[in-house]
Amino acid sequence: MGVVRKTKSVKLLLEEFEKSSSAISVITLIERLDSEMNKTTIYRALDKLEDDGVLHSFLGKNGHKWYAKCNNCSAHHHHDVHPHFQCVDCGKVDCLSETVVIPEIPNRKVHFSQVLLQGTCEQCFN
Amino acid sequence: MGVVRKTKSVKLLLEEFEKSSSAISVITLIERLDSEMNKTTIYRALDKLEDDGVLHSFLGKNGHKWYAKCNNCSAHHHHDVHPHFQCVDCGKVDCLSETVVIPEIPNRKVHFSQVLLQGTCEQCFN
DNA sequence: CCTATATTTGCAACTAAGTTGCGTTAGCAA
DNA sequence: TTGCTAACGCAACTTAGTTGCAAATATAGG
Ligand SMILES: [Zn+2]
Ligand SMILES: [Zn+2]
Ligand SMILES: [Zn+2]
Ligand SMILES: [Zn+2]
Repeated sequence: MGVVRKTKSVKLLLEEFEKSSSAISVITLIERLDSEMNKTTIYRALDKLEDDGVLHSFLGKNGHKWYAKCNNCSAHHHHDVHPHFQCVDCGKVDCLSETVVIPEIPNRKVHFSQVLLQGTCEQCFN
Repeated sequence: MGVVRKTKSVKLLLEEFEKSSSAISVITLIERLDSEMNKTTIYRALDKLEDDGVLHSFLGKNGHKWYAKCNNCSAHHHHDVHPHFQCVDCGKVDCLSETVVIPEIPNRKVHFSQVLLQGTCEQCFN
């Protein structure tokens, strides 16, 4: 169904994603926007923004949910499948443009793939 | 520190993994062994078995923890990194022997990769 | 601008995976 | 058999995410 109203909550959430291109965890959004809106609102708005192809979600290293801006997705068709990189040092997560090739798996049909890389980012390299 | 005693709990857990080669979620283990042992015991024993290189763990599609037998791992050195396949139909999860090649990522050092494939397994294909 | 209506929100209560602290039990080696 | 210590059970806790409902608000139509 997606977002049908441009509410204050939706605007504030999208502003957060405009500030930087990195992904943001739901936990972080709840912390940052604590005084602006309820966590239930955050969960529901993110859900709808994903439906609309504005954001996409994935799970970070603890199984917690993260969101990031989509590049070329439309509603109900997230064709922007790419790996994500989480820095084990600073915790930052980014979408990668590199392609990970999934081999053919005998006797199985692969519909989705989810690749999370963990390591050290440029800032934390020293 | 790993397992140092062969307790009844450890034996019962390992029996579950001998029954089939598929991975088992912690949730399933807690259900199955409910009358045999406490869930805290299950969490702690699995943790130690992973330390010892007997089992390895990963996160399924909901971010819930799964365990499977290791093939060639030793304590503190899980070199058996491979993709996992979860059937979206029956929920079963298997370790795959296929190799997923992770490309070089500029400005980042990848230490660990985690690949979860979702799709339809052989049994659910019809 | 005003009103009707459906969407969105806040709140409080809930669910469920995983963790912690502590007193008791039980492997195992001497 | 005994003693030490790892492992266990239990209950209470933590926390990410969900649900139901009444109140608020965006938006279209008049
Ligand atoms: Zn970093
Ligand atoms: Zn992404
Ligand atoms: Zn299946
Ligand atoms: Zn595996």
